[in-house]
Amino acid sequence: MRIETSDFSLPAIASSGQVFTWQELPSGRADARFLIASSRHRCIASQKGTTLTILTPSGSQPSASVLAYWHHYFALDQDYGAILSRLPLTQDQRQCSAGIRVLAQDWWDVSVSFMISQNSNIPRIQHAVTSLMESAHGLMPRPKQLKALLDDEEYAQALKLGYRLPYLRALAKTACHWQPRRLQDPAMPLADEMAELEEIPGIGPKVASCICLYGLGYLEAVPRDTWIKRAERAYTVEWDPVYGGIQQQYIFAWMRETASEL
DNA sequence: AGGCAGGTCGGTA
DNA sequence: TACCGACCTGCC
Repeated sequence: MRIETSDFSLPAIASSGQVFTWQELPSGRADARFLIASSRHRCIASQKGTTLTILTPSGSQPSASVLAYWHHYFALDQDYGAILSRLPLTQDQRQCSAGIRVLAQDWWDVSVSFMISQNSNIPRIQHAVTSLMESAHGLMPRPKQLKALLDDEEYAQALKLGYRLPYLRALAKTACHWQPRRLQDPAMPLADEMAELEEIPGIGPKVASCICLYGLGYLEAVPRDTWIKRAERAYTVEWDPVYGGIQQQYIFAWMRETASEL
């Protein structure tokens, strides 16, 4: 199925650091193709110009309901033209982050990915997430499944999670009988959701805000990593009360691009 | 060889 | 409340 897009770039999103469940597929031409996993769904997405193509993993046409899932996932139900014009961004910042959208990811996928991400680096995070997904048919193992996998000491050690391993075990155990409040109550305030997430060992303010922004649809949540903290020290940043998280994604891309100048 | 990488925790002032 | 060092691991 082909979809006409604007303010949308698959490669830009892939390298934006918000998602670790994409796998780039070899492609003869310039248009990159990705095998994408989210919750229990997978698809193949490719883009040529402004045209986005979504297929099932086997290359067939997706059904209407499956398509609706990915439409929301890719944030195509958001008016980025309007959001972009609302955010206070410089020309430079717009350019560096052109086509980046904040995906509507699965909260569990995000929780596992960013629990692993703490004090680590992107290649290493990517490796660990990929390893986990290879153990579950290309999907992020669900809580019970992850718990079982990590109970295998040999398997767990091979992931090289270091001191994050007990955190991930605790998370899997907790998530067997718990989920974020917003899934039941869309009106749940961000601060309350954050506070509850931060009770889980290994989840601090940074990881909690990533879960809220990327996995729970709180577009006002602003994850503060080293890059954003650097930006806040060097400049005065006013975070948008509604779309601060999207703004953060743009500032993040711009900071990484221009880091050598600071 | 020491420092750092998309943090968090527990201990101090 | 705010700051500090330790922490698994891999790579420069």
